[in-house]
Amino acid sequence: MITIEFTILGLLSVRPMTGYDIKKMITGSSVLYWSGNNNQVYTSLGKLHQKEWVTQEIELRTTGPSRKIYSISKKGQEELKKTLLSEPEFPQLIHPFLIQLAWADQLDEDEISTLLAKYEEEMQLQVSMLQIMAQQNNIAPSGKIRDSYINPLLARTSREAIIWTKIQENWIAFYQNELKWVRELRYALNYAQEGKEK
Amino acid sequence: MITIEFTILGLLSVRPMTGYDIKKMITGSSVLYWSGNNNQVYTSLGKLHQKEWVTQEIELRTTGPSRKIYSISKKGQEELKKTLLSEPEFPQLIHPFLIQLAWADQLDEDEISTLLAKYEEEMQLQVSMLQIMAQQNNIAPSGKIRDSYINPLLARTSREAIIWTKIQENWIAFYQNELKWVRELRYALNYAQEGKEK
DNA sequence: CCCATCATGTAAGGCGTTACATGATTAC
DNA sequence: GTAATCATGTAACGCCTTACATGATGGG
Repeated sequence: MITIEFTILGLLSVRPMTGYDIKKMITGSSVLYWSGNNNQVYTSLGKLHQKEWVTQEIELRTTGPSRKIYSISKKGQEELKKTLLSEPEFPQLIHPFLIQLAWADQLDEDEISTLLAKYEEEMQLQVSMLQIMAQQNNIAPSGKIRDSYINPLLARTSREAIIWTKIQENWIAFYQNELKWVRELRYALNYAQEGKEK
Repeated sequence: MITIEFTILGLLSVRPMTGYDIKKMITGSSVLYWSGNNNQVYTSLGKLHQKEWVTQEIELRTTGPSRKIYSISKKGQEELKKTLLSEPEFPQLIHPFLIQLAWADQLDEDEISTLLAKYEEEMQLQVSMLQIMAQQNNIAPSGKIRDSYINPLLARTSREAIIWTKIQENWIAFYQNELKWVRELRYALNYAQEGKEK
């Protein structure tokens, strides 16, 4: 099962990190669908440390609070691989808007139209944002490569680059699909209404 | 916000039902993404009853346990409409397989291929199942119309039929999209491997 | 005769979220 | 100077899930 512990282990398999780094990675990624709140990240790291799947190196700094840098252990590597080979889980789509729409026939044309317009706008925005990020190939304005996980530019092998690119594409395709769908729905409803008016 | 209480209210707006009926509807629908477990359904109905958004009619039966038939009240109708007009929420995709893939470069070609094949198979199955259900227009083998919610054949207006059809289509399109994506990924990985071998 | 379905409810626990708590540094 | 970022942790709470608990009916 893909848990947050597995996710942390995966992140640490790329490079050692602090809890704070991991938290940022999770918060900044929509694929890593947890909130990245402190409680979960720090307690998970504690559990991983107890199980000796990660090692901890405390960096005492004169400046600022001391940092705990976590690395994946050999045991952790084995566990990671075990999970990598486990049966694929299937996506779970939480789509409240569909539930809202299910009883929207109680609303009038304008009210439904407004709802759908808002939804279309937001999906369009998501597509645009994700496309821009993908086109820039995750290069931040400064020219510095952004250190989000699954940045194809940071991939260690060409195969990893293919996979990471496809993961990004999956996300884009999802929103494009939603956009197409809401446009079709708006068209179908408009067409039905015009038919009535004539 | 689209809560399970709203969902129950919506279901009751179509026709009065028992807790058991509602439970079945939720369990049987992937759009209604809760598990439909007793605890949530019966306690939610209790809360809705306390708030007087639903009314309860106890049917004492000589045969079997007594049933509580819930109906939506006027107050409930108002609350339902209020939520129908609230800002659309955006879909949240829980996609553990993408996380699993993110570090799959540690596996060899065959291992990744097996994983992807399993995923493709399952997505294909989902698409087929949903398409058959949609083609049969939710008519059960007996010829009886299946009483799943959002069955377009049970829609009360033509507009509701359009909406319900589109909700089903959204779900199908999602899985078709996943299927297309995993096939592209498999192709890309095979192509890359062949390039290496030459 | 046994299993599935009808029908209602409660208990325990896990996972994840927001909010609380602290404190230094850096950038504007 | 003040807001954001770095950095770590705890507390309280809510939602949702599995499992427990009971008991009748009907079909194979």
